[in-house]
Amino acid sequence: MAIDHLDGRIIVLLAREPRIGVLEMSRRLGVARGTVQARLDRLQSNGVIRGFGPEVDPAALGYPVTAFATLQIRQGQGADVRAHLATVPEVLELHTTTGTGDMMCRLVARSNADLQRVIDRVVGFDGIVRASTAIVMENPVPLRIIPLVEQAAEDRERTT
Amino acid sequence: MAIDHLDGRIIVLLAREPRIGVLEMSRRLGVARGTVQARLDRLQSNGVIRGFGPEVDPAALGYPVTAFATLQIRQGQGADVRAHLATVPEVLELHTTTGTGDMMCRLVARSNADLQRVIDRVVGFDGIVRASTAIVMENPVPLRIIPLVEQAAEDRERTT
DNA sequence: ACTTCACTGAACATATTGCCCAGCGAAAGA
DNA sequence: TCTTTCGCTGGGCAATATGTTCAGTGAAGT
Repeated sequence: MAIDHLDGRIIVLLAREPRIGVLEMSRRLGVARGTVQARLDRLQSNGVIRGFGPEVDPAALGYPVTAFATLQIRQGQGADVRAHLATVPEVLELHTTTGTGDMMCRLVARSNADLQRVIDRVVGFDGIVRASTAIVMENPVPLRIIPLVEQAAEDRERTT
Repeated sequence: MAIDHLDGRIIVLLAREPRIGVLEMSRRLGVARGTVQARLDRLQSNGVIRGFGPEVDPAALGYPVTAFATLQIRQGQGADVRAHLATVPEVLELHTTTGTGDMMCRLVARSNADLQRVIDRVVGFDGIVRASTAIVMENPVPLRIIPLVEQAAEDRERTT
């Protein structure tokens, strides 16, 4: 569960140069290839590294508009709403949350006008009482994990 | 910019079996290796595929709590707040938005108690007027791209 | 002192990569 | 209609990486 410094360096290296390969990593890190292999296998079976899926940019696919929608759900309709939202391709992720709304989802659309279509489709479902949408203008910090990995690796060092 | 059906199949295949390699892909897709190579190169230089970074699970790193925070910023302090938040490892992403708040960020923490520390650190900065936080309970739809890719590929087919 | 475990460094056969090429067919332009 | 361009095919080549196994070593824990 906890990762040590070498694990951290492996993840960071992998994040910076994803196509790098085990052999080259072992050279860069100054450890034996088998060690990197073993660490990687462990990180993957631990679930720390979920996979190496391609990171696709929705904007480059023609969906440059991103928005976050907060949804209020009619009591007991949660499961149905989930199933409904899972069928909408423009819903990139969905969370159930505490707080003012009951659910929060990330949407993309082809344009601001198209966002209306997407929202209509999202909220055009019986269990959804109300939706409030925030359109993303800028993304100063894109989804990142490296700082957290470094933090986790350092915490581990101090603990050991 | 627009992707065709073969591009879509390449991305989906890559998303399902990330470690697959060009040769095996060409076999699965029934096209020549050079074609897959060329398509992949094009998708990457187009920016459709940003990279193949490892997907790290914060929970497995010891950060099982996720939250979304909506921030209200003092006029003209946007840049400073951005820089501040970029230094906090637990801030996984940050967006500026329209709507009730001015910014929206995704946070992780080691526990609900630890979330308080993270939030204190996030809002402990002059330019931030107010923060409202929604803790994530479930994640019925984890960040996904395949449905959108398929949608984009189909749209392209119909256009052609 | 003994056992366990992770890491090293090496070996091997096999598979994949990056690169080249000539040929082909369809679409686009003259 | 003719010609050029472009993407795809299918093949070959050397270089490299992979998966796997092995024995040896040192450190940590019992």
